[in-house]
Amino acid sequence: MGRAPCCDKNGLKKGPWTPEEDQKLIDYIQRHGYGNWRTLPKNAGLQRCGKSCRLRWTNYLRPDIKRGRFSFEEEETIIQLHSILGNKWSAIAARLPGRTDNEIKNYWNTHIRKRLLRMGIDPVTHSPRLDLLDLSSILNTSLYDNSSQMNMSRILFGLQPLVNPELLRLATSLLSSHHQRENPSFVLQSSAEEQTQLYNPQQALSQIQVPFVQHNHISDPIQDLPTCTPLDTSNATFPSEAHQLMQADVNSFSCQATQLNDWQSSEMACLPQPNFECYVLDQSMINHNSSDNNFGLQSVMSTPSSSSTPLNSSSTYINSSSCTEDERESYCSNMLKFEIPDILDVSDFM
DNA sequence: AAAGTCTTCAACCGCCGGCGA
DNA sequence: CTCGCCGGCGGTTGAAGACTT
Repeated sequence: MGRAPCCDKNGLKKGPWTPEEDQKLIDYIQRHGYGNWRTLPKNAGLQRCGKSCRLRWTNYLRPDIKRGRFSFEEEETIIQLHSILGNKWSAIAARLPGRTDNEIKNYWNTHIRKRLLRMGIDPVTHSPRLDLLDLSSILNTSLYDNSSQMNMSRILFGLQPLVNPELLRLATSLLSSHHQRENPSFVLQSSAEEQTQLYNPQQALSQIQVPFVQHNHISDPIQDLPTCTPLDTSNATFPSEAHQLMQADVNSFSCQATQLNDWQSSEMACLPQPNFECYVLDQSMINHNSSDNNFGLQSVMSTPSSSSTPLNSSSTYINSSSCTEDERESYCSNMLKFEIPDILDVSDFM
């Protein structure tokens, strides 16, 4: 049974609040507290509807509101909670002290959502938009068409935040070496059934894998980490550099590959599976030099993500206190592991 | 410098559920 | 059980500022 908008009647004021109105509202609430929003504006001498007063108070005037830019940890928490709760802004806000649902909603829509989209991640499902990640046609076109090599380089450059720079560099060099030497061993096969035979730059890019997080499904991220059969390279034609690099990477984690499409079904492909969470990380998090930087897979998987993660690995390094938007975007590929911090009790949403 | 475009975010709108009469 | 009030929520809007051409 719908109701007429409360502000339609009595010619109540709408729009931005003036400092005088703010002060009236603050003074009144400090003296009498808030409660009956219906009668509050009249008692406070405001030409506003109660709803407008409540909104102004809860979203702006409340003394415990934390203003200013969202911290890195807050942003991380928002993404994690959104993956579980969806657009339940009030529930998310309840776990971010000092932040309002409106603020979080705005921040999501103006920052995080766009960033996820740029990364090829569906902000609704938190799963990769594979339609955007099917790079085979782009790569094929690029390999066969010299004029598009510049565009390919731009694409690879744009993937930097997502992919290990070493692998990107490799993909780029492979690309250029093909054009320089016309080495047939690097040629991507255009037909689907041939795509998995040779070293495929797309496989190098297949690490652009972001978590599938099933709503209403929380489980042990380590246990749910898909396993991947170590690559059998005996029949593959690899450049030695690529082989070593990929071998090291593949051996760093395991992934269970089932129900994959043609190119995905190659032994290296580790795409997330639809029925369980897949925590696939930027290669920097699976760094085989993890003993040096204390940031290997295990440490990532076992460290509450809201803690001060040592982000000083070779390819991803964020000073969370003063990072740029781009750095956040870069780190986003890492932090999208959706591990729920211990401090967050989500059991009541299950 | 001016015009056009984009981004941000405070505020509004409509709907819903809880609750009391 | 129904009705009306109220608080709360999520989606949307639009003014203002920032940025680009």
